Amino acid sequence: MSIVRTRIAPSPTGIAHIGTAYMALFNYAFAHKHGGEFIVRIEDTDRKRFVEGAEQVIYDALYWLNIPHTEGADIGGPYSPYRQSERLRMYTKAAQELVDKGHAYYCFCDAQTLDAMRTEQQARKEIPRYDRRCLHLSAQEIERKLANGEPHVIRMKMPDNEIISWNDLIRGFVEINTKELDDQVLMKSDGFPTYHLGVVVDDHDMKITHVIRGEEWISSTPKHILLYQYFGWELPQFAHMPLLRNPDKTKMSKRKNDVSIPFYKEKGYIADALRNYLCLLGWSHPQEKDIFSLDEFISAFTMERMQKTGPVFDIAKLNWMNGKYIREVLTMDELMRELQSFLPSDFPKELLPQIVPLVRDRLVTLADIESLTDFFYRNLPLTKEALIPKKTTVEEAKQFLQVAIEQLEKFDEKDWVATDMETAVRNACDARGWNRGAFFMTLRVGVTGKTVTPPLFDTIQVLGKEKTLKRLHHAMGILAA
RNA sequence: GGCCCCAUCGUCUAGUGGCCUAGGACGUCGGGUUUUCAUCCCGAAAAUCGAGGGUUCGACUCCCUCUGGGGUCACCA
Repeated sequence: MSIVRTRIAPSPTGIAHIGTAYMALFNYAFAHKHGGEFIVRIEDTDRKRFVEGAEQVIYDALYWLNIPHTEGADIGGPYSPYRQSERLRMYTKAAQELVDKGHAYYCFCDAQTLDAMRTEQQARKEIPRYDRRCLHLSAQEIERKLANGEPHVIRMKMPDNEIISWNDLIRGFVEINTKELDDQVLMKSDGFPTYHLGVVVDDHDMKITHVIRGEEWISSTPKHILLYQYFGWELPQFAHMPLLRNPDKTKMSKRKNDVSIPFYKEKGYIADALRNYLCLLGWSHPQEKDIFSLDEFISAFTMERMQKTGPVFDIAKLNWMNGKYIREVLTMDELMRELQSFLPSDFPKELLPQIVPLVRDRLVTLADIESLTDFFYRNLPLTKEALIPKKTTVEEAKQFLQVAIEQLEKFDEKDWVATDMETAVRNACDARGWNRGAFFMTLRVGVTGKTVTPPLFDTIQVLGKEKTLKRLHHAMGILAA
């Protein structure tokens, strides 16, 4: 039994797509489950869509998500190169072999010719398909055209009526008749292979044992199987994963969803939370757990538990998952480390260990840190109305502040402890028979400038005596104005 | 449209012929804790298991048809 080897084969056409991460995650898990290798191959054969730097964005995204590969275009490996643009010779050789064996043929039709042909076919309500006009070119004619340097592609000669089947690890038995298939272009006129040739040649060369990819590839799998047969190569196992969906159930797309992995990183999602969430799409833990580590995923993972239906990517559940990771999975140290890149420049870093515990349960994303803590280091604008809760008069509000100030002033810096101050202030409030809600709200707004804050006295403790009293006096001034 | 894939609460899912008067999670709603918000705790609503036929003593589970959704039909992957 050979070593399990899986791969993802992204195209560097722009963003690092969440769907790529999804495929990577399951390929990675399957490989590691079986003690195998997970590799990243770059399929950059479409020079029109090639985007400079896109490749690195993909690696960065995968490393961020902690889905590392052991072989790839960035780190090399025993089957280098891992970039298709650097493997052109192999495709040329393979295509030539197919031509020699009669499984492929030269085609000199240009784009206009093919367009016209398709238009006609559609007008006749036929399925658009190459009509094989170049298949019947004589050997001499082909030779002459090639000698003339005429642009050409190499097409696969599909069998007319052959049933191709395979046992999909996720779908089970699947069969497709070759009569449904077109004479697929294998080599483009620019000398680059199409996906179909490239993927088969490379997966074979790189000894890929399990092709785990999106459902969108099901209908072209017969082409690949045929190619393996023509080359006389051993077939890999195929597993076609469900496709991530938009809320309207269509294939997850940029238009209807945030599909860029860096987007989630920048928005303050925890890599492991996103990973954990992705695990739950199309797969479920045998014990119905929601929260589990990557390692646990690997050991619990089996293809049998894969769902065939495309799951909708639900940001609401991701948000819950992220909050869950922030408050329960990450240690305080880990959280503070994750928070670093989300702290505004005026954030007092030395206070981080005191501030974070106060807002931990309130963070949904790491980026929430600023809006949740700004009053610690910024004097927020105060209005008179904000200081006066419902059913409270200006005079009462003033008294609230006056009493709070009196109480707090009794505490020295060294006795500036939340619980003690709270007791004293609350007692003062109760002694006067005031409504606690109103009283504390005025106090809260006076101290922070906000109606929603962490526990008031913990906040006051972190703020310190000087700042707290200064703000309360300022609030007093506003009420007096 | 042809072909292919799929079909359990709004969403993610459990369920592999009887344990299901269908379980969990998110979200929603209500309640509790609380000086705010959040957390936490408790509870509720929420799927006649897409529909109709079979098979079976018995179907969410097996088969067929229909319907619905998705994918794919490029010198893009």
